[in-house]
Amino acid sequence: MPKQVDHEQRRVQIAEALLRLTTRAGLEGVSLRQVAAEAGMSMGSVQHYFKTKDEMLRFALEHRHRLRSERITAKVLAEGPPTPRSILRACLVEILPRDHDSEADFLIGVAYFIRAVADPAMAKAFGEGMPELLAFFADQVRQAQDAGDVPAWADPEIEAALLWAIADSQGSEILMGHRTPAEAISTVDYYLDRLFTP
Amino acid sequence: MPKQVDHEQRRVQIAEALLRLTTRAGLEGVSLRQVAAEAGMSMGSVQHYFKTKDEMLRFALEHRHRLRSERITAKVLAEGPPTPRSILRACLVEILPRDHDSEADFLIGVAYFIRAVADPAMAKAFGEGMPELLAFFADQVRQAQDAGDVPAWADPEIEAALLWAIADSQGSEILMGHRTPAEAISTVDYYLDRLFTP
DNA sequence: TGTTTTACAATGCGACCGCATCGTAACGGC
DNA sequence: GCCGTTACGATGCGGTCGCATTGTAAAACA
Repeated sequence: MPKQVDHEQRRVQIAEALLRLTTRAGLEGVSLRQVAAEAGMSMGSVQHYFKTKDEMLRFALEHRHRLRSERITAKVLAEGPPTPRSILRACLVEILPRDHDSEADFLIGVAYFIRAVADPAMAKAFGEGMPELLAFFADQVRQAQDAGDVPAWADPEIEAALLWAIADSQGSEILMGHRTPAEAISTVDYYLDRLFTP
Repeated sequence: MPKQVDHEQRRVQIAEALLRLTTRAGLEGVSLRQVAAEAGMSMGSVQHYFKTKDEMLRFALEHRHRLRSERITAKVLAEGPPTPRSILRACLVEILPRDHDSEADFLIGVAYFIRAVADPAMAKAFGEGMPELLAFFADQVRQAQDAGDVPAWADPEIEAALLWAIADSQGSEILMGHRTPAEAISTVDYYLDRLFTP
């Protein structure tokens, strides 16, 4: 059987086992042995596909980023005729932990954030997608301005940061049990109402 | 020498050693042995004052909360004649990691947040101060409304959540190196400018 | 067919972990 | 002066960690 193994598929399989475990105890609380068990293989096998734990962590991070991007773009495209406002709302809501899956995804983001704080290499990998997302948000705001739906005095870059801030922080509050998803979404809408005033 | 030892002082001493270490590797990366070494005492001594690691963590969390509250109220009171706006701004700026100390404090908050996500008991202790802070923010907004500085249509509770969101999220962005403290503060001012329009 | 490479399993190593235990020295109360 | 309690240091235990090493079977290649 050896030799015809699809390395990428195996790595993805391991990465998803890791991500599943991460939602329970964070990155530091996950061991190679646990990942191997969760993925249904031996520890030697995991070692075969990832030389170090750190390499595995980085691969899983990239994998998650891919999944997340796909999910968000799919959500946006599914929203019928997309307007800047509906696009932004879809993105923000998608980020919030509304159900088990999105909560898991949010937790993974938190776990990697923690890791990134202490590990500069991880910080680089973790922060890579961020400017891109903010630029996308800013662009949507700009388009809305051109259409006259957002006041001209709004600063698209700062607005993008504020929009992200709301989703990010409200997500944490939901995790802490201080807010319900519905409350968080209405907070998002509250802000969008204010931003989108001609 | 025994018997006349000030237990509370010893516990604070240990807690501060723990907090110092926490800024480097997070809560999970800190061991009893390290804490003892950092506090300049033996591990047995630490065990004497805290039966379990978890108890130590919880005490340190409360200690930090006390320090933080004192620091913020001191800052607010030092601001000459306090207006709701200046109070809110002082609070938000105080939360942001602007220098080494405030960065350390922010990191400690993050570390406890992580812990709280996985540990319900810690979540309770961690989240205790939150509603209180939000209520304080909301009250400031309400006062500004009464004075005619904030539009009547603003919702104080949601505004409080938004203000916290900005500080929280911008703080993370600073840690990740995506924003400078100055940029984050100008984002805060941008939002306050918008909120405080008669 | 013989050789090399790949895929995986098993085991071991040294380090570290939280926690329990034990010994001991210094005080306060009788 | 004795005794009980308190403060603390030292050591050890069982467990887990990441990682390295070794063994073995199966396919690819010659």
